[in-house]
Amino acid sequence: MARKILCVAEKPAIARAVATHLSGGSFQTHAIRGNQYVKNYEFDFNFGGPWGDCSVTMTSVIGHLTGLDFERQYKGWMSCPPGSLFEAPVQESVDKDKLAIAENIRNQARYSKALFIWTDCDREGEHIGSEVRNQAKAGNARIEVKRAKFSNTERAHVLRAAREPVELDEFQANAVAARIELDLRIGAAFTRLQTLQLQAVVAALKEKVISYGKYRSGSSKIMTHASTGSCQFPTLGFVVDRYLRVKNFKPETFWSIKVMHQRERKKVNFLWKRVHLFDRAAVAMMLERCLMAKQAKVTKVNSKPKSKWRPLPLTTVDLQMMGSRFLRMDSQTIMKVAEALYTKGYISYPRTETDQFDKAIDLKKLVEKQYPDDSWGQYARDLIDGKFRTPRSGRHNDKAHPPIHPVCWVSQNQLNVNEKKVYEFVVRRFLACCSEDAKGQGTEIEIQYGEEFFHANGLIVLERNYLDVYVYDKWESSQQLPNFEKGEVFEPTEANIAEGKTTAPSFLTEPELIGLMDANGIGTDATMAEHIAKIKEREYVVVHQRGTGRTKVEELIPTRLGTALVEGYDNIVAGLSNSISLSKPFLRKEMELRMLEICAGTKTRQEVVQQSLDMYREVFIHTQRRIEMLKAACRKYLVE
DNA sequence: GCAAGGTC
Repeated sequence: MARKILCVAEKPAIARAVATHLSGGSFQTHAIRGNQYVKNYEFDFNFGGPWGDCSVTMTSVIGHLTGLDFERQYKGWMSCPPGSLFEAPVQESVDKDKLAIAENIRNQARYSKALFIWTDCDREGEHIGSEVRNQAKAGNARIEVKRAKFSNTERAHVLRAAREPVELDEFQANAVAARIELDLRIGAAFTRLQTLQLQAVVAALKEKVISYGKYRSGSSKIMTHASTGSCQFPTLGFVVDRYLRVKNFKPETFWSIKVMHQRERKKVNFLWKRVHLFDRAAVAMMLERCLMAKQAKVTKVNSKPKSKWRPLPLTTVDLQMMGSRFLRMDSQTIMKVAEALYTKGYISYPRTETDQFDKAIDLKKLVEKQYPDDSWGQYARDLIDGKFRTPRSGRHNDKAHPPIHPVCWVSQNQLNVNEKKVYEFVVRRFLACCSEDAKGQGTEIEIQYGEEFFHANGLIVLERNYLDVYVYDKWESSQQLPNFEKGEVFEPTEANIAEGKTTAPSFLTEPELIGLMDANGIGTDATMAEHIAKIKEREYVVVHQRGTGRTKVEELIPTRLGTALVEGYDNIVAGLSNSISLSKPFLRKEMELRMLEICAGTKTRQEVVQQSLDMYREVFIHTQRRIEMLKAACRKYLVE
């Protein structure tokens, strides 16, 4: 009788996709008792090597199986001082709504020789894999455990993953376990402390709109507790920081000298090398000297090739930033759509930090797959006919996933509106990566006029190359400059003094915020968008629209509550010697670095949990001691 | 009633 192998994916859609490929399309589907989404797919497959022909059950979980919580006596908000949550005993248990799924795995494991884990190949996937393994071992202690490594659900890739399994990465699973414990303890301690304390303030202001309710309900119930998630707060901090810079901005007047010369019916504007100065009298005097000199002299005529570089291979953060900018979708929507495209097998795994392609990937083959497309098929053919270039390599590599790229072509009418946009972006970006840089000729003319130097720049785009497919980048020829000879002398047509004002920075936009979060290690590429959604949901920030139509920009503005919380916490920690702030990202970044140490094997899970708790406990005690400052800030902003 | 991370 054939050996039986149990395969478990992270989500039902992947289980189905993998089952389809391994079985060649013929499998039996069985519902499981107690869950309507998870199915067991049964079929035969030859794994090769020591495994050979096997009868396979492919099933899935739905994300994490287990959750961590405090033991019963610590669950009530009044049961203990919030600070004791740093030490209170915690326990892991299978979530209520996952019991049937866990049972299914135990049952299936009982008759299986081996377990193949098919969770997503990232840190969380490794942890989910360990949860699956624990259930399987509970059903069959002797089951052998393997892990399939894959980054997309294209057929050949899946077959190879099945035949070349690796081991589960315990380090990564442990890193996630550490994160889970820290997030629970720190989040619960701060949230309880702050909510219980601020309720007193808010109760005194019951006329105000701050209502208390559930935030996860999705209903129109308005916000709830002020919480101090170690991701939400730094995220809010960025928004408030920018807001205050805008609000406190005082415009300054500056002056500059503008020189214009007309030749060959073309007007050339020369820009001042000093750009501008804040002293009108000084500028006026300099202009006077120019005019006295009458003649300007051409000191430099430079004509040199210029190029505009093709983009780097696509990462998640870049997808979200570019998406917000060009596709007019918020980052959360983009990720949902990208996830759907990945599940259907059209693009590779959309959560990646890697901006360099591995040499082993056959890029040309991927380009060829785009031949059938009406819009960019011809471009793809031109690449293969000689224009193909190896993509640039960025500096990031998460060692888990390739940059986001299309794995096969899909006809537009198989996709909905948003899917079309994101798929098109991924394809165009990929083709652009495999193209030549755009080439042009740049001209720079420098003149000396009196004591001052001025310059004019011109550009002629000669070869558009990647720009032809990557319609999101703009690089246009400027008006052509008339001829100037080095050393020639002429009298400029006009020279004036021009006045301007420094302008305030604009409020933070979502793509900017994502960039800041990424640079500071707030959240994962998968969750940044959710954190932003959450601080909106909790009414720490609101979205304002500036402009209309094509120039429409959505800006993030903190609410009074948001501002109050950040100011309150900033005041609280202002006295701390090393001045760590909850609204600043350092703590979270520190934690992320420690998780990486677990992954590298240089620190244990226990060490990291202890160190991080010590660090946060210090901030907590300090907050408790100076809680009056937080209340004061709330009074200040929430009372008229 | 707390977190952040998976996914339906």
